This record gives sequence, C-alpha cells and structure tokens, in this order.
Amino acid sequence: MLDIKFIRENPEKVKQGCQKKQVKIDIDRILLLDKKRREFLQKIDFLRAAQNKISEGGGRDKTQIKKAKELKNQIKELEKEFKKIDEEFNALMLQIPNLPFDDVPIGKDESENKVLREEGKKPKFNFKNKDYLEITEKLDLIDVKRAAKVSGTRFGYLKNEAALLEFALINFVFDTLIKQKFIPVIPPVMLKPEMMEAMGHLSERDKPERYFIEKDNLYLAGTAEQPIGAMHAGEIFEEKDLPKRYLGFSTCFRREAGSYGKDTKGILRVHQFDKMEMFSFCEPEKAKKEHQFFLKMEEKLMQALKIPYRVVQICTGDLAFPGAAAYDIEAWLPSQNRYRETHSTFNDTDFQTRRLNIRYRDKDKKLGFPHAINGTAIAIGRTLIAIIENYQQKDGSIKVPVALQKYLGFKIIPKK
RNA sequence: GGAGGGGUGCCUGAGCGGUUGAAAGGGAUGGUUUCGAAAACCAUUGUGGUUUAUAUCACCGUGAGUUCGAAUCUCACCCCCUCCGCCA
Repeated sequence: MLDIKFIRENPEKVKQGCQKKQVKIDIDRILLLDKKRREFLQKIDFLRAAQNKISEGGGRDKTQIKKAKELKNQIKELEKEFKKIDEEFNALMLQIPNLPFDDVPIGKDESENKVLREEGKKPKFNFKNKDYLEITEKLDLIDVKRAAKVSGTRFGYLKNEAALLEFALINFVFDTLIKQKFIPVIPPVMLKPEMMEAMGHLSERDKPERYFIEKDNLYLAGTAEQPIGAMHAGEIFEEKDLPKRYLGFSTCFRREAGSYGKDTKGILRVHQFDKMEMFSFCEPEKAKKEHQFFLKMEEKLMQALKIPYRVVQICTGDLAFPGAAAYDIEAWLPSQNRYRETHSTFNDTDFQTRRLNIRYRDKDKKLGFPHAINGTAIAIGRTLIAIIENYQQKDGSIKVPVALQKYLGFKIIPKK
C-alpha cells in the first residue's frame, strides 16, 4: 500500500508508476474519494464532539437527551454514506501497486528485462548432451508419467539420488546462510485471505495463480515469502533487532494459470515444488543494500554449486505487484541452449509492511515502517535440473557438485 | 468432532453502563544518589485519523446492535487455552 499523503502530494508520479507497471487504476478517483472521505470525517467528528459533550455531563435533562438523539441519528446517516466511500477508497488503495524505483528499466514485459552480466563457465560437451528428462528417466530420478497418473500434469516424483539431492541442497543452503544471521524457519503453507492480500499477492494478476481452499477459507502458499512476511503482522520491531532475516523452507503451490502450453514437459514448471526463501525486515535506508546483499547470497550459492548463470534486472512491466525493484538469476540449461529463471529477489520497500501494519521503533523512539526484502535462496526443482544438465557425463552418469558431496557421501550418480 | 474457559496498553493483570485512553505491578526511558554499579527514590511512558492552528474524533479480538452514553449489555464471526475423542 502507498501512503495516501504521498499520493496526494505526488499524483503524477503515482500515475506514471502505475503506467510503467502496466497496472490500470484510476488515481483521480482515489483522490476524489480521499477528499470526500475527509469531508465526511470532519462533519462526523464535529457532530460526535457535540454528542459527547452532552453525554459526558451524564445529564438526565430531557431536552438535552432529545438533542443527543437527534445528533445520533444525523451521525448514523452520515456514517452510512461515509462507509460507502471508505470501502471503495480502501478497495482501490489495495489495487495500487508498489511504484518502481526511478532506476528500474522501463519495459512492457519480460522481453525487455536487462541482462546485467553472465557468470560461470558453460560446460562444453564432447558428446551429444541430453536434456534432464532423458537423463533422469534412464537413471530413475524423476518420474512425471506416474505423477500424471496420480495427480495430473505438472507434477513429478523425485526418486533415488534426486530425492537425496533435495535434502543435500537444503542442508547446504542452511549451512551457508545461517552464517549470515538468517533464522531458519519452516512456515505454514496455508494462510488466511487477509494475509495473502496484505502481502500483495492477491492482485488481479496474482489471484488466479493461487490455490484456494474454499471450505476452510485458506490459500496455499505460492512461496514461503507469504507466511514469513505475514508472521510479524501487527508487531513492532526495535531498531536494534533489524535487520530481521529469515530463511524459510516450504513447499510452494502454483496453479500456473495462463501458462498453458508453456514448459509442459517435465518439472521445470510444476504445481508443487520445494523452495528455500530469504526474507528480511530492515531499516528503510538500508533496504537497497540489503537487496544487493540478497542478490550476492544467491550468486554465492550458484557459484558454490558451479552452475553457470546470468543476472537479469527486471523491467517495470515485469515487476511483481509489491515490488519496487527486482533481479532474477537464470541458470544455464544446455539442452535448451538458454538461461532459465531459478531465483528472483525483490525490494518491496514498505509496501507490504504498511498493509501488514509491521512497524519499528527507531533511535528517536519514532515509529516507522521497515522495508521488506525477499529472495529465492534455492528453488529445488529447477536447481536440480540445472545440476543434472550441466553435470551430465558422456556415459549417462551425473557428477555431484563438490559443494554437495559431503552431504551425500557420494560423488557421482552412476549410470544404471 | 464434543464440553468448558478466555481474548484489555511493551508484558502480567484489574475493570463488568457515565471524566476509564483505561487501576496496580513489572519492564523500558530520563533524573537524584554513587568512584562506578546494584538497591532505593522521583518523573516520563499507547496508536492512528481530521485540522494552518486551537481543538477534536476513533481504537480494550473483528463486525453488527441496544443506549443520551459501552472495554463493560445483546448477537454473529475469528482466534487462543483446558479437558475428552481422533491422529502424525
């Protein structure tokens, strides 16, 4: 949520920001409602003051009571109108996206994201390299056929070494990031609609992507960002406790609505996958630094795993609803001869904390909204794909990244 | 799922129709004292809105209602706790 004061004072900037983000919203309507809202508030407050004055006396004076009754009815009428305005106002306020920073490249969609740099050495194969599905089928590591039988498309079984690899990755990431003061957490993966809304993940664009359990009025998490961010709703941090960093592990559920026909094969794009997610609440003035730190951690993990990747700066049109700036990391997939997204990290400024009413007390004891940064630590499925494809051997076996060997106790997934 | 109990400020906890935005204690902050500290004592200590300002309004889980007046009464909902059942 944006600060209404900011919108009042910078209507053009807000309009431009929405436009850059390809979000259609009538800012003038919001400003009009805001004005009306305040007019009503003033009137109502004035009448209430008069009513309070009579009541405070505790007076049993008949004429006074009659007057108070009249005031009460007047207030009731005004409140009815006020409520209508207030509801529309609030609903629209929730529809305003976070504004992109001025230095975010302007673009309409992902095709206009900006590649910042490429890192790592792409493997050179002296044999005909295969895609991960072919490799894993032979090694009995991933079974999408049976998953389709049991659950439908876009599901998969991880088996044998692939299953073990998941836990190796998890341990590896925990070990690496706990050194950076991340608090490990396994959050609930179902959350209330108001929490999902407060996180900014029920926007028009996002809502179809969420699984909703009607019977229990709960959403399935699409990322641990959601339950972790909402964890401190309504709370106040002390400045000395910031940054508050979490490293969450959770299963993530995504409907993949609107991606029909895209990546239909395999487990690159599935309804359910496991992911580790970083989340930080920090002082506003340190948010950009924290965001860079998150990117650095993501790169550190990719470098340790020796997976070639590139860093992409997300343009305004591709930026998620609550984000002010974002980077993706894309891993090199030899079979596709291109990079595919494995990480993204967002600076969501105070957009979410405002909606969640999460505050912090600064040195002067003043309350403010901390900023929220989130980022993928590791998305298991896609990282597995990247490892398998980049580490494949001529004989059909797969080498294990050195960083993971100590967690597995073997250095190679042998051909069968 | 059944039966009870409860949601009040940073925390514990009183209030059960009329200066109660809220007792008391703890904590925190500032001060006195001290070489310093502890202890003791004194003081301060909610948030949000409207308004140029004075001022004023709202908030005791959420939402409706009764009343001139509600933290206090009524209803619905949410959440938490205890016991029983079930269960990893």
